[in-house]
Amino acid sequence: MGRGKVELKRIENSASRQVTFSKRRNGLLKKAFELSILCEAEVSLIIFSPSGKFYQFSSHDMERSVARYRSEVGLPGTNDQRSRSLEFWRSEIEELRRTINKTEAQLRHFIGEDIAPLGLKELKQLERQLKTGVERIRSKKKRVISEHIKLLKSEVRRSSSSYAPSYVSSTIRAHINRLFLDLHDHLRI
Amino acid sequence: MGRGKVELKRIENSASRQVTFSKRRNGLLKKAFELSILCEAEVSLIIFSPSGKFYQFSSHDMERSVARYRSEVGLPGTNDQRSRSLEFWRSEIEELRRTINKTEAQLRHFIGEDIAPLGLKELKQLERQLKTGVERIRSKKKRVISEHIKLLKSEVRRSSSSYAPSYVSSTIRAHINRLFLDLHDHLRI
DNA sequence: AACTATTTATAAGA
DNA sequence: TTCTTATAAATAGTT
Repeated sequence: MGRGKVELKRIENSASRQVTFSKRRNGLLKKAFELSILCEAEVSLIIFSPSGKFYQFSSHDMERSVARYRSEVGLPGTNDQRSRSLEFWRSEIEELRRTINKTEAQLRHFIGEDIAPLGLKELKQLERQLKTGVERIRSKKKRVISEHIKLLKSEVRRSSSSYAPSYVSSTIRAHINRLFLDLHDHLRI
Repeated sequence: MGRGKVELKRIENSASRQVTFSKRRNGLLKKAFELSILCEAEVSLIIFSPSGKFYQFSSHDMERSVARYRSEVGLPGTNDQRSRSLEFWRSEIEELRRTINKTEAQLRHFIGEDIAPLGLKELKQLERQLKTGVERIRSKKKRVISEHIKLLKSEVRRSSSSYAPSYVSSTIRAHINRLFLDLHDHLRI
C-alpha cells in the first residue's frame, strides 16, 4: 500500500516506525469511525503508542462497550441466576430489535424504498394508506392556515374599529400578503 | 475504495450494509493487528454488529488495556462487574424503546395520525415524502402489471403458433380479462 | 509535511 | 457466502 510492501514484523528503524505509527493510527481510527457510521456498528478502539501516548475512538460510550464486552466474554457459566436474568434481557432486547426492524421497514415502504419485493396486494394497501395520510395532512394544513386567516381578520377588525394610525393597517396588509403566499405555496404541492 | 465511492452515512440497503460490515470489519481487525505488530503498539478493538454479534482484537490482554484506558481518562478504579453489565442492558433497552417510540410516531404521522401538534413546515415535509412514496409505489405497480401483460402476450403468441386446442386460448383470454380488471382496479385509486 | 508510485481495501456484480 | 474485478483509498518511501 505504498512504494513497497512491508513485512509483517516490527519496523526496526525507529524514525520510520514512528511515522508509520502516526499514519496507520489515523487510518485505523478513521476506518473504525466509518464502520460505525456505514453499518451502524458499535465500535471501540483503544491505542497506546510504544511511548505511551493514548488514542481512542468509541462510537458509543466506552464504558458501555466495555461492559458489553464483559457480558460477552465474562460469563462462561449458564446456570446461575445472573446468566439467567441476562438471558432474559437478551431475549427482551431481541424482541425490541425485531420490532424496530419491522417498523423501520414499514417506514421505508411508506417513502417508496425497498419496495422491489412487494406484490400488487401490498402495494395497493400501501398506496391507500399513503393517500389517506396525504389527505389528512392536507386538511390539517388547510385548518392551520385558515386559523391564521381568522386571527388576522379579527386583528383587522380590532384595529379598524380603533383610532390606530394607518401604518398598522399596512402592517396587517403585509401579514395578509405573507399569509396568501404561504397559502399558495403550501396548497400547491 | 471500490467500484464507486460511498457517502459517509448509514447504508440503507440492509443486505449491502451487512456485506459491507463483514468486509470492513475484517479489514479493521487486520489493520489493528498490523499496527500492533509493525509499531509495537498496544491496540484493543471491540466491535458489535447491529444484530449484536461480537468481534474483538487485543494485542495485549483486553482487561489490561481497559484498565490502562481508565487510568488515562481518569476514572476511579473498577467496579462490580454485575452491576455494570446490568447498567449496560438497562441503557440498551432504554435506547431501543426510544427508537421504537420515535419510529412509530413517524409511522403514525405518515398515515395522518397524531398530526395535531405539527407545524406547517413539518406538514409540508411529510406531504412531500408521502407524495414521493405514492409515486414510487404507483410506478412499481405499473411495472408489475406490465410484466404480467408481457408474459401473457408471449403465452398467447406461443399458443397461437402451436396446435393447442381452442380451450387454451379461451383460458388465456380469461387471464387477460382478469388482468385488465386488476389493471383497472389498481390504477384507479 | 507534501508528494506519488504502489499496494491494499473494498463496492459492485456474478 | 465467496469470487472477481474495477476503482477508491491508504500508505511506503522519497523530497
